[in-house]
This record gives sequence, structure tokens and C-alpha cells, in this order.
Amino acid sequence: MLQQQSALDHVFHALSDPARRGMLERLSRGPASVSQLAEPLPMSMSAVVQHLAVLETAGLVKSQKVGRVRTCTLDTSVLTQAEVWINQRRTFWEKSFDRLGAYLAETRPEDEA
Amino acid sequence: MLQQQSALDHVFHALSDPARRGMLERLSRGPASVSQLAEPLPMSMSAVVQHLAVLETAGLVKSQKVGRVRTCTLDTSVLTQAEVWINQRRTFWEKSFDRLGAYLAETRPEDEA
DNA sequence: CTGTTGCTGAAGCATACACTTAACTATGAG
DNA sequence: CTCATAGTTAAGTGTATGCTTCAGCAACAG
Repeated sequence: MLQQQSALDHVFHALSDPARRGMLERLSRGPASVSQLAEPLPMSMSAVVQHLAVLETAGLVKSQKVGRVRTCTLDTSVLTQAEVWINQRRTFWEKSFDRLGAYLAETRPEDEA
Repeated sequence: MLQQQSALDHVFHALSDPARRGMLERLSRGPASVSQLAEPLPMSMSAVVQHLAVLETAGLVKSQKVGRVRTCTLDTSVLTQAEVWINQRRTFWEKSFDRLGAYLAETRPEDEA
């Protein structure tokens, strides 16, 4: 649980940058080289590599180098963890709303089963 | 990064801090005052208020002050936007993965040295 | 009234972040 | 071999972040 939390730190931080989300969007359409990821971005190659390191540290992207080309692919498992966390907050919130409704219904003079 | 910051920038950045996620977890169980949010956190009240400002800027939390007590509630709509973005990346990736599988099955190269 | 609670705001500070440029390695083509 | 391509790494810079302390202020109890 505690490790999951720190994992979520990295994942959400990685997702908070538009350049990195752009790279993920590109990768969601299929694998790409570092140059291909850098091409649409208004920044140096070096900056892209640093963003890539953030994405890899978060576990969102895997890559392997063949020759001088590093090919990157999306890893959706960590993405799923983030999605689950968000979904659970939503669910808990909705349940607490239901409980509030139930509480309001219970406190009425007549009880209901 | 000199461009306008999108809503997702703020949301994911807000979610990247464990203290802020803790506050959201608390709020997912129901509304709470600033003091109640601060109570389990190992930091000053001032720091909590600053985290709260981040959450409100992201649109994740709404609050209203009655007397001297500010009561905070979760707003799940922005949370849903973030969930949708993640889900779309996952979906796109799965589609492109299918296409990759089809491509590999079709071309079948005979190299590898 | 006084004192306490609940919160707010400003200033300060150390660290982290998002870049840049420039020097570098390693692969592949001619 | 030379040269270009693809990527890596280091150092530097300006800004943002996360926290602190302190000072203050409105609400409410006694």
C-alpha cells in the first residue's frame, strides 16, 4: 500500500506535464523512437530524453535500444493503477452520498427496512 | 511550458502529492473542515491550507465558509475528466496493439542477427 | 470585555523541476 | 577511414513547489 502510494506520486507527476502527456498520446497509437517522440515537441532532444526518464521511472513507458534507435512503448498497467485510484475515490464519494441519503431516511420518525 | 496550462495539468499535479491524495481520500468519505483535513497530516495548518488551494484550483474540491469553519467537499467531475483521459490512452493502446499483432503476423520478417 | 478556536496571508528558505547548451558515445552509410 | 544520425550525459539557470514561522482576523464561549 505504501509502495503503491509512492508509485502513484510518480505516475500522477508524470501525467501532470503536457509534453509528457503528448508523448503518451503518441505512444498510445503505437511504439515510437525518441526522435519520433521529440519531433512534434517544441523543445530540445535533451529535454525529451529527460521527460522520457520521468515516464520510465513512473513505469508508464518501457523502451529497448536496437542499434542506435531506442524504441519506446506504453505500459498500461501503471496507468490502470492510477485509473483505479481515481475510480475508488469516485465510488467512495458516491457511497457516502448514499449513506447520507440513508441517514436522512433513517432519522425520519418511521423506520424503513 | 509557456503555453496555457490545461485543466489536466492542474488535476494530475494536484493528485501527485500524497498529502493531497490523503485529503481527497478523507473527502471521498464525506465533507470535512480544514482542521479535520489537517488532523492526520504531519504538517502545519498553513501547509494544509496551501494544499487545499492547489486542490481547489484544480477543481477537485469545493468549499464554503460558515462562521469560522470552512467545510470542504469533493467535486468528482474533474476527477472523471482525468479518468477519461487515462482510459482513452489505454483504449488507443489496445487498438494499436491489435494492429501491431496483425502487422507482425502479416509481414513475418526472417532476419535477426 | 477577554481568551480561544479556526482559519488566512506574507515572508523566507531549501529543494525540485523544466528547460538550455555543449560535449560526448555509438551505430551505420559511403 | 569520414561523416551523419540517434541518443546520452553534465552543467547551468530561472522558476515552481512544499514547507516553515509569525502575525493577524473573524467568530464564538465565558
